[in-house]
Amino acid sequence: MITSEQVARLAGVSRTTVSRVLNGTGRISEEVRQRVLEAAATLGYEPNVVAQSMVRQRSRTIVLGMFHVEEGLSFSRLGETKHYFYLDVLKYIEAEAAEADYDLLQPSRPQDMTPEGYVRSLRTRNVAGAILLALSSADARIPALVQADLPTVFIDAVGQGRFATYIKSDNGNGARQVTEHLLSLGHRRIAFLTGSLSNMFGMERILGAQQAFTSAGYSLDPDLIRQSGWNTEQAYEAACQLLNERRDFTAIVAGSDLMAMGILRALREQGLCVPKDVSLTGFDDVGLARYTEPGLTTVRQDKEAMGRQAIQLLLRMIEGEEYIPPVTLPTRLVVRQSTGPAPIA
Amino acid sequence: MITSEQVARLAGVSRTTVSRVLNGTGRISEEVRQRVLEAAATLGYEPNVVAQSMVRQRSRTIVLGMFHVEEGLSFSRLGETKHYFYLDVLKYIEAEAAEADYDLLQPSRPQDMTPEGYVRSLRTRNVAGAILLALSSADARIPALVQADLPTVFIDAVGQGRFATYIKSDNGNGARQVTEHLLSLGHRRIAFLTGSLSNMFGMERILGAQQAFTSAGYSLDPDLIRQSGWNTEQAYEAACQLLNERRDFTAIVAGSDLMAMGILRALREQGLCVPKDVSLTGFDDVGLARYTEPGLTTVRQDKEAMGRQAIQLLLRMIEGEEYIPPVTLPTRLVVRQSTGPAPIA
DNA sequence: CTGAAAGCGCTTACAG
DNA sequence: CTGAAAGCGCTTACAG
Repeated sequence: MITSEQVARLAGVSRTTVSRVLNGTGRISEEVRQRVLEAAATLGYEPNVVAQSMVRQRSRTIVLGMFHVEEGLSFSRLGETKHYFYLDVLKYIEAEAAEADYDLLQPSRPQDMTPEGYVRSLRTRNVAGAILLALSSADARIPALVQADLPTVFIDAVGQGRFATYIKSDNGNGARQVTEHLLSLGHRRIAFLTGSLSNMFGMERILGAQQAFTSAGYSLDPDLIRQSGWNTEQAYEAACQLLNERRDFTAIVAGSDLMAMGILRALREQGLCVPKDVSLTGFDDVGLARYTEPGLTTVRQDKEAMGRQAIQLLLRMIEGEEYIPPVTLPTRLVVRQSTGPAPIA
Repeated sequence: MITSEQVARLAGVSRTTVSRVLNGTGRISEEVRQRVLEAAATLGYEPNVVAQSMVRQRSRTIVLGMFHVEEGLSFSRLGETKHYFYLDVLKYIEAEAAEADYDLLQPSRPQDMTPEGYVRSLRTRNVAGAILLALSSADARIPALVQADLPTVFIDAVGQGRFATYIKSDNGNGARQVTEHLLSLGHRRIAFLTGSLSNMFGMERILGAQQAFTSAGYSLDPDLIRQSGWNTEQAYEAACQLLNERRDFTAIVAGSDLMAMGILRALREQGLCVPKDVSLTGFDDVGLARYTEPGLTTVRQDKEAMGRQAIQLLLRMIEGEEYIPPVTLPTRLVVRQSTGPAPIA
């Protein structure tokens, strides 16, 4: 490995000068500057990132924390289709981090690690900040990170403090939009299959739907609200069960597009036609939503804004800004073919 | 931040001893060992990973290189459904790396970076090794990494050397299986919509199909082989175009499940019924394959083996093993409802 | 069994 | 404008 020592020797200057030239700090005579740059280029020198991290007590690294790991071994069982939406968000996180010249790190996390241990382990890695994706509200890392002075941005989880903020879609409004759409089509008995109510977005969506009902002067049958988990398979099973129990609803609002795909299959298996017999809606507007048969009416989340702004918020905190307010992104109703007029009773 | 200095002071020993106790190196009297452990626990001490990386000249970090970044800004346009398969693989990479106590790193990569610069940038990060996912055969990082003495495992790309090997599915055999399945159902004119032939797996699959044809005494019409890109949308468009040009085929072999979903839509829009009019097959067996209507006949890739063994191969190289031969994973034909007897001409 | 000292490759006061 | 020296937090010969 080429070191600054070698560059210094070739250029006939001190390591101090090499460092200054490469970092653009301090005044350097143009002639020396050129000599150093030339020497560095000749040797193919690149500063050792680890050494920089050591001396600066901070690296250009952002931790990416996800749902994956926390679930232990259970994830090897299911298709984990629930993560498809976040794959898109992740893409923009990566792009934005790359443009800001930050590495992304997924730290290994021993099973027995406490929330405090988690924060500590990030400290020992000298990371600049962390992005946490879609944690359950019960995740103990949230309060630990909010307490710590490590800049943190939560996506789809609430955590706010001096060095912590969050970004999410306007889930309540999205659910309201889609529910109003169904109400306007004449649907009154609508089933809600959500992944869970322990994620922020799960709860918000139900509340938004409820609000639409209330505003319209109707009420929502609590027995038509079901929590199944966010996977396609789980939604499929929950829909089968619901259909076995009762059939007095004319529409189903799924917690996500991927869940809707499982529900669609359950409806088909029961000989029910979408949207003639039952209308169906999704949430997210993943790329596949238009490829279902029929195309899925859904609520579009702005994945690009979510990913990019998460990084931008984090960078502002890294640069010292405190108490940044949370960001809520607007959603948009996308009407396709899976919703239609309620069948006449 | 708590340092080993503070632990040493509290335990009344030297930093050397603290280091030895925590790393389990050298002989230590039981009494001292206990004192150190206790002091470390009291202070909540955790060794600074960066300092360790600095002095050991190697960190417990594995680089994860993907297709994403190399594509510049183009990816913001499309749904990038093509990556869904690798999301599953990634999950197992993460799990296996976590179990081996390695961090995963996605380094930021400036646009203008040369392949040598890429390898150099990994060096300056003191990473232990790298996993590269599904690169195009033309990716210049492949030869650069094969040359370098940095342990590297390629997934779905060929790169082999002293410190480089690869793992992939038996794509040729998978394509052969699915083609034979169609031939046995009486199909003779089969269209092949592949993402591209510049990835190893794209080419292998076509060759496998060709082999099935030849073994059965038939031949494959080259004009029925189309390259569209791996996204659902691209496959949809290619299928539309193909259907406009000719309709003399009775089956379509898609390059992936996600491509098949786009093709399915194109067929439906033309009023063609699957499998009555046209049989359709996918590749990968992603979780969603069973949720299409009809369920998709496909070739299952062992995503868990792919992800886990990639890490295991890498760890062997990190531990010094050289010239590890590549691994080919068996595939399995999964017959669902999207394939049926060829219609009588 | 234990510790003082050197060193990993940088950056940054401090001095000139 | 430039450099010698200290220091970031560890580990590891070396010596005892």
